[in-house]
Amino acid sequence: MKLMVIDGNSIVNRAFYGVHMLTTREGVPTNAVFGFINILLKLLDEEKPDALCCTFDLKAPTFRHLAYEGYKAQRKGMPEELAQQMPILKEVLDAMNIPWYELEGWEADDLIGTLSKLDEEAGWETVVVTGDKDSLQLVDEHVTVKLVTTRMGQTTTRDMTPDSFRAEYGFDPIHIIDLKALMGDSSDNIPGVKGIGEKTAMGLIQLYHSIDHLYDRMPDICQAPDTPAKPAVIKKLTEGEADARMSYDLATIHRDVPIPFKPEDAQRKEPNGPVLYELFLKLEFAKLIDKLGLTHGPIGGETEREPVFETACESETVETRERMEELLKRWKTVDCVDVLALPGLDVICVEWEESETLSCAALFFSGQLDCYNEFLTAFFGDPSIHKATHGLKELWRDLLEEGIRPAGFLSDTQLAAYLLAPTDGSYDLDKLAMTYFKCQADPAKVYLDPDAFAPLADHTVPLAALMSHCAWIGALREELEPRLKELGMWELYQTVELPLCPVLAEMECAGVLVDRKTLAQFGVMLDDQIKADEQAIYDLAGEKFNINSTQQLGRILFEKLGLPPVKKTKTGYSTNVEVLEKLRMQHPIIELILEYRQYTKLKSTYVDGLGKVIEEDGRIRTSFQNTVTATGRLSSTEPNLQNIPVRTELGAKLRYMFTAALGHMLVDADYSQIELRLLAHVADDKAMQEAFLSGEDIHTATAAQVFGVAPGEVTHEMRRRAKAVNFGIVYGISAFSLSDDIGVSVGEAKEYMERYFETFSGIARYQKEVVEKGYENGYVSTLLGRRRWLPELKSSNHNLRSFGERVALNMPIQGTAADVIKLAMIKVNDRLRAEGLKARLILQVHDELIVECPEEETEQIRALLTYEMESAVSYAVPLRADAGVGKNWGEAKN
DNA sequence: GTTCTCACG
DNA sequence: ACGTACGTGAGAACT
Repeated sequence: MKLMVIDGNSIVNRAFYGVHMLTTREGVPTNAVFGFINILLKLLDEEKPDALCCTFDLKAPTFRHLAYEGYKAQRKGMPEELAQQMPILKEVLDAMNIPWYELEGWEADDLIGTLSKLDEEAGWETVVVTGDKDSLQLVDEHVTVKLVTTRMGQTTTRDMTPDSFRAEYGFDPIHIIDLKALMGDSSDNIPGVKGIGEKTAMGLIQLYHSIDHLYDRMPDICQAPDTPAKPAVIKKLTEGEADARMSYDLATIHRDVPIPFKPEDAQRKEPNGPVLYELFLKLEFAKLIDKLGLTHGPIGGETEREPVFETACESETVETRERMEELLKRWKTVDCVDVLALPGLDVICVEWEESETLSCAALFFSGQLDCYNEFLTAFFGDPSIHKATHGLKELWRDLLEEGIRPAGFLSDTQLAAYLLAPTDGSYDLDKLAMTYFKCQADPAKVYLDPDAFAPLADHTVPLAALMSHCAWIGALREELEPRLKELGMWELYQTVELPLCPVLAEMECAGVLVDRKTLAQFGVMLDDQIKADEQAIYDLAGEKFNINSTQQLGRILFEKLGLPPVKKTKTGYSTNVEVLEKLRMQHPIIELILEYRQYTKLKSTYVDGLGKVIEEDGRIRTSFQNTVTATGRLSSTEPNLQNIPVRTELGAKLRYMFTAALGHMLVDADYSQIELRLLAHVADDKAMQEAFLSGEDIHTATAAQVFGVAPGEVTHEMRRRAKAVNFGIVYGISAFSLSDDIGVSVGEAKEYMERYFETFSGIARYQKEVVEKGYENGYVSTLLGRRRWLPELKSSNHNLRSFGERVALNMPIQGTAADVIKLAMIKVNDRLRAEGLKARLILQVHDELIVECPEEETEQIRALLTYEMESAVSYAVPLRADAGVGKNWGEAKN
């Protein structure tokens, strides 16, 4: 029989620091609890113990430490956000029926020691789980210690048995006490012998095993001809004997704590499902509820269940034109109907509030209504039927593909949820039901799954999900939209995000024409180069290996060829460009690998990747995501058309393969330095504003200011450095990173920054303010009111806090730029429509817009695009957009 | 599914 | 004493 004892404090600590910041909607931190549960589940799965319990420290100083008067209760208290989570964790353990122990005056270690001893006496095996090496002294034939390490949310464990311990330390586990008696342990306030560190202590214990033995043999040691202990060490040992003896006692884990315990007490029991369910709902652990298959109990707890169905609900499938027309008429008179459509538009669910106590749902199936297409047009195209949906852009695109011009959409709960919490990542309706109503809804994938409706017999299940989710849209609309108003994001939502949906849908439908033939030729050329490089690399390496495998490449470069490993990753050697650049001169293979990397990247990601998604009409249709980024930017997926190469000559060739259709041209316009211009405005920095107004190249102008020379005297190097500082400023600079970037010392980088902030004092003032406001408010925002919450600033972890500060510096700038180009897109699209032009917006790359137009519209479009981009907003520094025209993207950009 | 690398702004 | 720029997405290898 096996008992697992978990060192609660140690594991929860690791979870706290290892799992990224996580809070509930109300801001209660939950990351440590979440991490703890995950580690626990993993351990249970691995070890399958018969019994399980957990131990905790109480804060008060313990008997062991009170015996040592030097103890000043100086152990650092745990950070506030962790302390808050302790009672929650204990509640979770209770719900899981896992006993836990804590005892005034005793450390968790002493409890663990005692439990394992009692366990052993009962004839059981014990596995102690801890991240703390102190417990290693408990290791014996019946006690194993599982050492846990956590980083980046990943936990790894290492089993310590008497054998593995001896292999690592060279003495028996029990003598770790003797080791500590000599070397001390600052984290545990054990003084040890003054002047004896880890190395010396290890050597001594490996030789003499115990301090008793060591001091007994002291006279011999002194006289031994080849004594390992130098006279200085002997002196320290002799003078420090009392310290050593006392430290020995301090380091010894007590195994006789007065606690009644039988391993049977901790025998595994099923968790209390309903209680755990309620708890996890409160903590918003949707994944864990899923994983453990939890459901609410027969009697609901405090949590609401499906409040949507508290009103009566009638549903019907619409099969006749008469009923359809009746409903369309009715809907014109209700405030808002909620719509959920399956991708492909074969099933539509519409719900509305018929009266205060009755809500109704109508289902439309393409196969069950003769005039289905008429319905689509009459319903979605009617501006007097006010509609709300979840994921407007997708729906709009589906409708455009059916030839319908949608109208009358007032709300998109997905967009609203995104604006309220742009870092949440995904906004499926079931997840939102959980976060805003603490309700567990069916997973959205049951009806989004392409073959969810395939087997006719199973219709009932996804339909129920579809209808309940449609009802969630209504509930969420009423919950989220007032919040948007309160937080000052209503206008952003109404005038930017919602109107952008049709623009994006149209862009997605338009797609971009790609020259398939040239792309294929390019691929063949790359293949030849790749083959040649491959062979040359194998020759130089003296063997064949997978060059794409960082592991194998690392082995070849740093072990076989003996090159110096510049940097490590957590799993091995780093082999990225920066590292390889540094090794360039040391071996001819490096050059080839860099070349190989470039070729294979272009081949696999672009030639092959794009080739696969060219549609029959020769065009590629990306998907612009408008609910993904933390700053308000768009992103582009399947494929990503926002990262087509441009920086290298070879890669840029790809841009010449994105072409205009026959008789058409591409017009490309990009904002010049939009982020710095916005910064100059937001910070109200007169010097920076002046620099822009002077019309001088901004990096040259800043170089002139910072280095105190005339613009004409700015050297290449000065400009390069000023440019790096300008970039750094936008990202939330640190001297260290700047020095790394431009290759000067940290001190010199610091000097540049100081000079920069002296010159641009407005920016210095603004940066200080924005960080302060971030701390004060818990969020930062763009000029148009878009927000990003910064829970990181509440962290006690320095790195996380610093990250939060950099984000506070960056988001308002990057985000405002994103807002501005979104506005420009809407204006451009409106004008294209209003003026009856055939031109179509086809791509957006953050600060760049690309329009495809008939040749005869080219000049008009160039002017229109430039004008609308430059006048999207009017700030203290004018915005500038440079436009170009060409038969393809490559030409248009030059 | 995570890690590394690299493409873009 | 620590570990650093901000924001993305995709392919390949490995677990």
